[in-house]
Amino acid sequence: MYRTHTCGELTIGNANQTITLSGWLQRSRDLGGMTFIDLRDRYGITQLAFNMETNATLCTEARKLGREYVLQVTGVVKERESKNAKITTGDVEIIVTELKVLNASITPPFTIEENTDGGDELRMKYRYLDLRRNAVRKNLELRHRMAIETRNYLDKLQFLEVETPVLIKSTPEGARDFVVPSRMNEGEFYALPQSPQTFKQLLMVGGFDRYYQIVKCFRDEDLRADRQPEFTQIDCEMCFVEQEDILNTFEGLVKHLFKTVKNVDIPTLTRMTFAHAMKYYGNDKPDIRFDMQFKYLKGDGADLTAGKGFKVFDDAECVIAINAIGAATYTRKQLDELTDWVKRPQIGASGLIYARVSADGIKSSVDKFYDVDTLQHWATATTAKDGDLLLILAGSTNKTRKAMSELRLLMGTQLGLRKSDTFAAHWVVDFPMLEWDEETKRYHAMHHPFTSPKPEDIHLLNERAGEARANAYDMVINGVEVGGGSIRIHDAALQSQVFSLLGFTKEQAEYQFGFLMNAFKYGAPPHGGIAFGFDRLCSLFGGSETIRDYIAFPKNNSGRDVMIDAPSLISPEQMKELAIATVLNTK
RNA sequence: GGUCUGGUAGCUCAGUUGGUUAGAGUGCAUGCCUGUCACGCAUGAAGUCGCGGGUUCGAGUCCCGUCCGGACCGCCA
Repeated sequence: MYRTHTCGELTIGNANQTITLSGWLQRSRDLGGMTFIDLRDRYGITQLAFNMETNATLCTEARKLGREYVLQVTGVVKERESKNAKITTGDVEIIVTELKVLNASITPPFTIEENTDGGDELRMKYRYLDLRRNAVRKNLELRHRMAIETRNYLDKLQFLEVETPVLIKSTPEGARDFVVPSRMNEGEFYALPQSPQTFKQLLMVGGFDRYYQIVKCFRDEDLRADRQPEFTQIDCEMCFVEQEDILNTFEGLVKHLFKTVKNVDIPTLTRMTFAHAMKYYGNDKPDIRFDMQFKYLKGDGADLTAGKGFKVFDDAECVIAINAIGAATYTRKQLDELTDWVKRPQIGASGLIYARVSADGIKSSVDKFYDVDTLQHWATATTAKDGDLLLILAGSTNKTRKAMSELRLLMGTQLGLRKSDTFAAHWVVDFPMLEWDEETKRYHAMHHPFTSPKPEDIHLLNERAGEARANAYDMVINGVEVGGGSIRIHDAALQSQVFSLLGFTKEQAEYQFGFLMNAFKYGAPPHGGIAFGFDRLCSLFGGSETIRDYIAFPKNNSGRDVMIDAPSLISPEQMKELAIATVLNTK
């Protein structure tokens, strides 16, 4: 028997018991006559004590042990002379009588401690060592708890977890597919699923009226801190439901997770239309932990800027202001920094106008053009009070909204309004069905090609398809899109009309999705669903920006696994067997 | 595809205007130390300054190229 207890459970109640522990040597303190060793496992740390007076042989042996040696010790639990309140086992120590080195270790490349000295890249390369650290382990424990509670909630509501295939068919819409060559079908390829979308719809046709799956999805696109080439979704689908049913069911899921995992009660989720979100936050996933909504000094029917000869505003399609409450103390230097920030190509504003509101009046960077009365109108329109700062951007509507959205988030961060332990969850609804793609000069589906239009907007599909809204919805928490879904089309005729809007010929639609349209001919029930980004949800609950912290073996920025060094070349024999050859792109 | 940013000891980083032998903390090794728990003290080893080229009397430092990270834009239905 390797152990009778774990390293996290012995207390004063176990005093005088003879026990056996196994674990890793976290750190040793050699005091000459005595040596202390911290023995670590998943559950905690227990101090081992060796004394030169009572057992010189063992103590001498203990002094030679290095970090991360795997040890098995037997000894007697004893109350400590000097206790350590920082750890749960801090009242006791083990007077070791037998010591066995189960395995030695070379010195690890970084220290395996709460505050490691290792950088990200190194820790990724030695991920199995990083996993020994408390912080990383806790994140994965959180993920486990989230998964268990998701299953608990959905199971109680009669959802069935059904697995769907991983080797499927490539589809042209959406993200790039990862493809897998088929040896048995020379020249043909499987694709890894971007999501189990069509399969879950087929499960609905198959009568599984409540399905879910915690499932890997694959998208071959460029990565970010919150994106991995393979990631996990909580994928769900329901029959005989309307949008309202889905919103209620999954609002329940999120509330359940907050309650059981974090013991937080979150209020009923508010709802916002896509149009409203874009207009007042410039963003389809607004962070509503703080207000700071857009006010239109020009555009949206208002014009508080005209006739003063300020060309920038006069030429602009819209002029948008936000009120940064209490930020009138911003110095000229800070404001210049903000200006530089919005002018970066990623933000793309051409400049930033500001106005400080104070007891002495309003001072703006456009005093030359606008008199006190006009500035006062601006302040009134934005409900700015003494001590507040107006930040104003002007230009074309879409660009200005987008830039202002980024500025709003920056100001929210700078003013401490985006605390990671505060949660504001809401729904964004009524997304447009289609999005015009300038590059390809055609519409593509904003959500996906199976999303049903709102019934009252179906008539728009023929004439003004861009205006048609979909029965699609996103759940947003703290400005992060954690989930999204839609009511699906269950009518073969409407589905083929949508395919044709998306530029598919009949033949292409048949080739790509014939199986689905066929299935719809056999009595497809009305259905809809949603999918949550499980990794993002975990990182949100854990208070971290990056989902890599919540994935046991993540990939780096360029999609490499630096630990196993993948992807990698394969042998010419493998290539031949698969009937494939590579033609490298020249730069 | 683009913008920004970084690469110096095992690790985390400093390194001024281009100027003598490239430093610190930590880790590691050795020694001392009987109540430590980030133990303490002392000594020591440890460097292809990412790589290649250029400018210069002289390059960690400046220039060009390249490789490898990171953040972001595009992209991600």
